[in-house]
Amino acid sequence: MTTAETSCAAYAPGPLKPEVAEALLKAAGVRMTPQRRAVLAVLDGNRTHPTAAAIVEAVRERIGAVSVATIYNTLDTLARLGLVRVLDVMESSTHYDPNTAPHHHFVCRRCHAVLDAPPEYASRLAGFGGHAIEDIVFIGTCARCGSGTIQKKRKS
Amino acid sequence: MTTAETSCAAYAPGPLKPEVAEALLKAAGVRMTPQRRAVLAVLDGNRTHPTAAAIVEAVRERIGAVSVATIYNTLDTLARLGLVRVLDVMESSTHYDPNTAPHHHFVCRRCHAVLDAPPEYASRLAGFGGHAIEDIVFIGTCARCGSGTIQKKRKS
DNA sequence: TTGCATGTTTAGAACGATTCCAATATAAGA
DNA sequence: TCTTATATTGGAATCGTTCTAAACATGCAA
Repeated sequence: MTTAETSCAAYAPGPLKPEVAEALLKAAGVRMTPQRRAVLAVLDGNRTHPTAAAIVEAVRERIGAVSVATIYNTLDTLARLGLVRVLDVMESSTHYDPNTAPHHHFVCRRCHAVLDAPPEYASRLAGFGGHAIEDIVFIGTCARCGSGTIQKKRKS
Repeated sequence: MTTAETSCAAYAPGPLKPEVAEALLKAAGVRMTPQRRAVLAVLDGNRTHPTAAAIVEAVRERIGAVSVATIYNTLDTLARLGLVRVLDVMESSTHYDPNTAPHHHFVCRRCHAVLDAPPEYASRLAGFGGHAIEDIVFIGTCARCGSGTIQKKRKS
């Protein structure tokens, strides 16, 4: 995993502390296994926003062999329980924009539409911590999907 | 392709107008081919932020068979010339964050680090056009990479 | 403590997006 | 027209992720 310490930490020790997590899992009728314990341990206090591959590697250092399927399953479970946030934008496909004028984008979590953000959002935010912001992607639920009418989704 | 009309259009008819584009390509020593012409035609004025697959489909409707490799090559070329913007965040890997407290993220284009944005960025922006914003991803060059010292990249 | 039903793990196959490759074809300047 | 650098092509290869069916283990109940 690429070591990347965070400078600006909006970090609060979440509900992944072993004991707390175990209680939550139990309450949700989810069984505790060595693999899950290891994933929880790897994530607890982790500020590096690891990928699944990085988690697999870290878990293997801890308990030896694990199947990547298990890691994905566990991460899905934790995400479903609200214990981890999944950071995935663009739904695994790159999109192309012929409009090269500076502007930002909005991505709908439900229908996966990519929309232009209005121009006034262009220069509203400066960088922070010495990081230069070039683009901004807003993620959420678009008006169509949010209004409860038509909505199309992919995957399950 | 998912039809998704934009409500907020920050759209300016860019340099993809056939004549203009051809001149630019020629100036860059890039040959004009039927395939490239078709890609340009598909993108010109296109506000749907299509994926490569959608572009392949549209180009096929126009000129018949094309290899997907050609589409990717062409898109790379156009991107290199600054004629299209590539919208890809997260570098094709999902990242996981155990910190479930509301906060946003910064992704470095160079080293692909994912950093937390400071809390004051959390509620600075409201939705627009009826779209509900749930998360924001800032993309740019992080302090370490920007300062011209260490910097690691993947891919070419 | 043991038994057991159900939830989990696993390896590997399958998948979708993208890139790579080597062979063939073609744009466009001389 | 000839030449040659540049493009296109199909298919194989790669990467991240999901699926599948079989083997396994957790934890409640007896």
